[in-house]
Amino acid sequence: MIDQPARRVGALLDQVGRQLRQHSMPALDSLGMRPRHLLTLTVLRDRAGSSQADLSTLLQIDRTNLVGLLNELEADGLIERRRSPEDRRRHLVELTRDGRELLSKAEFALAFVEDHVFGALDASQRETLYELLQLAANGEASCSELSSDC
Amino acid sequence: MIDQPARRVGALLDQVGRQLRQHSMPALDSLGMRPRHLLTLTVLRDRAGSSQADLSTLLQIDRTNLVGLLNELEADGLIERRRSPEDRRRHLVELTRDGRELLSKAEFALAFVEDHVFGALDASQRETLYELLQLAANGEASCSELSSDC
DNA sequence: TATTGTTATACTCTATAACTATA
DNA sequence: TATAGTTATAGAGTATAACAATA
Repeated sequence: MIDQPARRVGALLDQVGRQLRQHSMPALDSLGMRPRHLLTLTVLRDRAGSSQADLSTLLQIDRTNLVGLLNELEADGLIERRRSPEDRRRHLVELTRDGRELLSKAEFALAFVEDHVFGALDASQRETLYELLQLAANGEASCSELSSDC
Repeated sequence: MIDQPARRVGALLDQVGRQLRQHSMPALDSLGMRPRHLLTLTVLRDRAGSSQADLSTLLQIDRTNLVGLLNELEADGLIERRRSPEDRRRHLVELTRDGRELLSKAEFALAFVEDHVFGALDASQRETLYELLQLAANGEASCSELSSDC
């Protein structure tokens, strides 16, 4: 054996992510959303009141591109921006009621897509996958934001 | 409790995938690669001799965009295209020796990136994550290619 | 007629630099 | 001076239509 190839999770993550996005498109289109809209609403539900800078690192979307994205969501009445009283430079972003409702609709529709893409996994395997990804996501998020011990 | 939100794996997969890609950029740049190059080489190692149409569905890259991507890889001597004797419409694609070597280098460099992004997971958890993603990827791949019972 | 690879092209996503306002 | 948000713009990624060669 010449080479023990590294088990690169990245390549697999890429592949599955692409399949997921591909199959999600029709459902999202019918709701007038693109993938980044959905991702943003999803993260905002857990992290309501984040500043745009916080969102930028959470979503891994450049703050300069985030502006236009939030403009679209705000124009559709899905989110709200308000100035922070403590630091008037900041915009605190929150989901509106309409935003929550649309997010629910999207998740309902996408449940079927995930059932298809993750058809080879049983319920407990999917649960495990979810928990492992959450671990990774939270571990990273806590790095870039407040703490600097990474 | 009004709403039991679906545990959407997709959003997490998106987030972690973005973080991974973000942190991988510098390492890939120094090797003159972009993410899609790496993905393509990685998949080609397992599926040598795939046609471009096969690759298109495996990579979830439109066949029309795949052309230019393969042109770049071929110009760099990383892959080879040859006509299939059985069906002269097809190009069978394979890694060259240089392609394998560059892939190894990239994987070595990216191992450190993955160590960072998946720092919150121990060795056995990463192994589990890898296996679950592989299950999902292979389950989907076997759908779109040969069998049609999905 | 259908499929494989290809080109051209428009559209979306992403990254860089410079500006305004607050701190 | 540094940071949050914004604008403008160039580059990379993606999707659609049309074509030549082969089946």
